[in-house]
Amino acid sequence: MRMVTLQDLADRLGVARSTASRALRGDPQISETTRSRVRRLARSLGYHPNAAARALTHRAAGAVGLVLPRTATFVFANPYFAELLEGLAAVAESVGYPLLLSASPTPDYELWLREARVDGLVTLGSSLGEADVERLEALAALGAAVALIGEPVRPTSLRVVLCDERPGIEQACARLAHDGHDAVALVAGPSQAPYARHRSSAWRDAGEAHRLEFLRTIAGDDTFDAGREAAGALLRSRCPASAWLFGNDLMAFGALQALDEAGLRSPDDVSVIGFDDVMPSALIGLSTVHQPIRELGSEAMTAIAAELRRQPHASTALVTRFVPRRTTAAPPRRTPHASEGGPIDSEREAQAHAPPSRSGAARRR
Amino acid sequence: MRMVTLQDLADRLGVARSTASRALRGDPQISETTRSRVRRLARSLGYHPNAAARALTHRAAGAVGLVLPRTATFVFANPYFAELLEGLAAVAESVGYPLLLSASPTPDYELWLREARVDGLVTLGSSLGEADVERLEALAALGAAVALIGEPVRPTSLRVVLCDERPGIEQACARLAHDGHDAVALVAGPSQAPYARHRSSAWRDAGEAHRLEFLRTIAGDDTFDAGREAAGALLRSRCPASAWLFGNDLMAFGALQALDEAGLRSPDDVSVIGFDDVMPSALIGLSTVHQPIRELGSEAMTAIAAELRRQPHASTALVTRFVPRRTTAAPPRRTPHASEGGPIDSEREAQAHAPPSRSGAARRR
DNA sequence: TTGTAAGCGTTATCAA
DNA sequence: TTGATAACGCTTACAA
Repeated sequence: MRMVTLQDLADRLGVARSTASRALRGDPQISETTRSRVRRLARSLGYHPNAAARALTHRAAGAVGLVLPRTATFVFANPYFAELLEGLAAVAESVGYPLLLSASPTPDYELWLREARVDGLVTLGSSLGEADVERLEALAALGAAVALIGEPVRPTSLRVVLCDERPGIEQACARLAHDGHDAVALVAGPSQAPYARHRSSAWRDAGEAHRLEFLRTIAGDDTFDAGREAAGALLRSRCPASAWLFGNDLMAFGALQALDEAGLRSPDDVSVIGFDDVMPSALIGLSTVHQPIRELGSEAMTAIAAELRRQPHASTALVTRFVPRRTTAAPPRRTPHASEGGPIDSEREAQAHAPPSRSGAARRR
Repeated sequence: MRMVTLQDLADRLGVARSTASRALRGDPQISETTRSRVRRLARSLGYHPNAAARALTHRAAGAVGLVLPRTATFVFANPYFAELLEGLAAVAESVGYPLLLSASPTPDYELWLREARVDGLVTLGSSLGEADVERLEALAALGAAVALIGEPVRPTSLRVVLCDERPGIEQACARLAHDGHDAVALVAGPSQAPYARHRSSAWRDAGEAHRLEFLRTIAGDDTFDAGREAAGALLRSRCPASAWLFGNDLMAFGALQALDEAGLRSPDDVSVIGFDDVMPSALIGLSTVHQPIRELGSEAMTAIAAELRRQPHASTALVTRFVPRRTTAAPPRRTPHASEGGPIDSEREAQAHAPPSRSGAARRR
């Protein structure tokens, strides 16, 4: 696929290609006449400088990579990533760095950097192993601009973009306590993942500060199905928690589905609180801790662009906040015969396996 | 950011860089000893061939661009794009072509191709003007691999990936008719856009074949808000349609929201049918016409990869199908005093502006 | 004001 | 089996 080259322009005009090059980039030493001649021809021929050639001479690719260490399916099934991408892509566009996208559960974080395909890299801190961090630090020392979204396993000199999860979690717990809840269950993210552990301890700390008892903690893998299963387990074990807290919205969605399938609903039977506040949460009215996901993305990209251009960059502080919607309310009143089993009495429990016949039924198909 | 080069390897081993190059790529004319020496060193130094240099000699960038002619915000607020990306990214990953992503309402479709930043391009056929199509055809003639998702304004020699919308629409209309509906409203996409016109006429053709009367057609811009506003207009005008058909799911979501705000619900008051079947639709139980969005993406990318590798490629046929969920049912029975105004009687209408007090109220916060 | 030439890192041709 | 050398298209001293 041969495109128009500088040499082509030069030949047609009878000038040297260096002259053509200078003319196009507005070198003041070029006469007005040749400048306009070159520019006119370039335009009419649809000339654009070859990116590879420029990369070679400039020793810079002029592009930034985004490595999402998950399968494409996982990534795009989770609106979290879509919103992250939104922040990233918008800034990438405005600063003129094409964004290279990779989604693979076994990514080679360094490859694009080593091939000089990109000058900078954005990835998720939480997915990096010790060795990954170390190798990326080495590349950063060589001049690569690396930004991590979320903290990695260990402290690092790499730029880390994160958001304070505690305020929103604190607000959520305060609200639950105020509404009269005193016993909750936590459906957390993968227990090996530091980010999930941080988030869980944030829930615990805030909850305990508000005298919420954690009756049960279940580790999920952040997927819809994990949430549905965790909810199923809670229902089956008749866990008397009056509120369920989640490590992310997607799992909360799964739990709502499980409730629905069991003929129950939130907040009538249990209050449900998610984390992230992805778009569908607003649609279905999930109460959740809002995380400024887009901003995480735009902050990361802005930081990278600034670093590549050797411009100063002041990072902005990002915080979460609780967004109460319709899945939180005061805990269900415990009628005498139901109090032992918590919010789920035996009659309702039976519905989980039989065709639903009560309130839930009206809402299903 | 200087990386390890072939010359570095050659120097350290006292061989010519052409030898090193051949050794790395497994040229059979290289002795086993030098081959392994070079390879070992390359590995230990973390050598990877410079992508720009390769692109220059191969006259191929080894990357594919995805141009989404919308703002990043629009793109990622619409799960349709997330799913399209899922299909594209998965194949891009597996065939080893990095994907460059652009989201801009005023894209330069040709730029990346002219800069030789990518060898192929995927974009939305429906957003291209006549001139765009023409210019892309010219580039394709020069060897660029271009695939359009959805049909452009006019017939083209470019590869077009699409899916037959009629079967699903036909099934949906059949179902409505079977359930006893006879009057519907259509909330279509932008009336200038050919794809939206095609879809609308598909709805009309199928609807009329099933004796559904189209009482009203409203053009929206495919956003959540457009759907909400269209629904508001239908409610205000007391359009007696017993089912609303939409150009996409996002608008249907907006309509459900509007219904909810008015203290009404689907399907009790109106049946609602979307188009696309994006992920949240399953979550909220929207009846919709399923479009294999991921497959549209993977088909496009597969076709491009095949073309770039000069391999044969048989395109697969994609079709839609109707997915009935909980927003479709038989039309509401018309009680004598309500029959004139259709499904919305005046008492309910009043609720749209006053705090809801009936069934709707119980479902909101 | 413009032209010449070297170099960016790789591959491929032609000798040796 | 290996080594020089010439591209690929662009930028940038250095000359003219």
